[in-house]
Amino acid sequence: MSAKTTIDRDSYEPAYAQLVNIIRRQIASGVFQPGSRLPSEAQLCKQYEVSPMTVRRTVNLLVEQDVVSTAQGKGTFVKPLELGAFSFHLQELQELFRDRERTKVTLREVRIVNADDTVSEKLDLPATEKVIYISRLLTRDQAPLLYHQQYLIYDPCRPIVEAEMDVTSLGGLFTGSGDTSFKKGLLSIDVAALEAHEAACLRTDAGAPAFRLEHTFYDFDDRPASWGWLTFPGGSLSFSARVGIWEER
Amino acid sequence: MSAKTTIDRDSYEPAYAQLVNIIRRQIASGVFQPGSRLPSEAQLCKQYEVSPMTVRRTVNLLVEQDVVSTAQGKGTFVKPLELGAFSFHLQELQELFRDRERTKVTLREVRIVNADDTVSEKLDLPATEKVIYISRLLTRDQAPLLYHQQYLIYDPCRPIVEAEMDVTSLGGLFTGSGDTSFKKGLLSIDVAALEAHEAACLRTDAGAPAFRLEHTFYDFDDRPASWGWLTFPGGSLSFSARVGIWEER
DNA sequence: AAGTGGTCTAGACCACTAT
DNA sequence: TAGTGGTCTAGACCACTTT
Repeated sequence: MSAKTTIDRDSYEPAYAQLVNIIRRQIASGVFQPGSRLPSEAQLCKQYEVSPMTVRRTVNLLVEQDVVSTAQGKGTFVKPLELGAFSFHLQELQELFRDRERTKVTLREVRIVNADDTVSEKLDLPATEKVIYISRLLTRDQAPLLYHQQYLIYDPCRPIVEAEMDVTSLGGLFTGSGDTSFKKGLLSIDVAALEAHEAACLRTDAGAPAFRLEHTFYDFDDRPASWGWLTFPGGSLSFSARVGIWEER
Repeated sequence: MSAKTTIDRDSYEPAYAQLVNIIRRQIASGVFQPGSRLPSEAQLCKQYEVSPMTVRRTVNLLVEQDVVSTAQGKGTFVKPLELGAFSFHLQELQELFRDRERTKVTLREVRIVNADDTVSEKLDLPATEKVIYISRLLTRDQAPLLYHQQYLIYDPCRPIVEAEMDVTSLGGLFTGSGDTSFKKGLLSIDVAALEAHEAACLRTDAGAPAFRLEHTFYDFDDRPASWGWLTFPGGSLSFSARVGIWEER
């Protein structure tokens, strides 16, 4: 019945990972209470018959997992549950793009337009410069789910443009299959009421609450090359996070 | 002009961290293109005059940062930008709670109520069991920002209840100052239109789009002890994430 | 002075991939 | 077989905190 408390040298699971799980389990079961001190690293070395570097790596991982915190000269302490460092992974969004059978991306509109003030600012362009506007609709089982609008710098020299014109390239960013030549991106998420034309696309009511995931991508010269946003109504997708100590990973 | 390309042994910055920055800078400036292979770990050892473990740690960090990926027997490769693994940190929310001068939490209501079907299910209780309902309002510079509603298991034996009754305990979860005895928590974020009484509290219009951050906390026996949600209108707070290679951290 | 975490060495051995 | 990443050792030295 009692869980494993020694390190199996024949296991495929490396020693540091086994030790992480042993200690996590001890914390989860109350052997080590929140706020209390863990055995010193030297003690852990002796107890589990591993080298200092292995214990070190274990402790580092526990720190990364927000399970413990270390204080030089003092010790390693079990962290109480806090929401400070948690993060939302948009895994539902990723899974959506991964499922190529049910999920389809269709191009709705491509136009060359004059950048308005907002677009000029976001793409760091002179006013009234020409830019490319693209709008796409993502459907799941023929039902509209997600609306994407994007402005791209209009420059025939840049291969980015053609890559982005591809209807499937949207998903590439999420699944990692795309070999985009962006260096970095800035994302922010907010809520907004659906505008009339968005609602029409998504077959919902105007004014319905929706997520708005804005993105700006930069090329390797640190110039903004793309600005746009994903719009999707609430309820269709939601984002979750787990904090504290969960047994399963 | 040219950036540092050697490791300063007298620096307070550890060797592995310096090497991480050197390689990040090289990737950012195009020395190593996305998809291309990094020098082997043995080569990096020679070039920067560090031990294999130090290079190993460097590579591990770059992998964690989603900058490179490793393949045993093949090499280490620069990752193209992908949104697959990014996460939103709710730092704005944390900062809000940290600023005790401008941010105040006030208790609006505490009641003992009979759990309805939803609450019973969420807290894993028999129907019509008594539970504690708490609602709090968080204001910033006297302006209402955030509305919190929560159901707690009613059990005088549990010290959790008293701790949670404290008006300031809400912030404790976010800033880490609170010594809560929860083991783990499940969070999810969605959008919803403000209900009338929420809108009234927040001095906004009913139907306005708002974030809804739902939380369930579990005690050390893995029983749900608290279920509730934060409501805050869009625009007041937004969450951001950075992906790819940024110079500043 | 003793104990703690933090960094680092200079190798060893293993598993995997290419040739 | 040679090269690659992945794990691990058994120490060393340092900075910090406590006694």
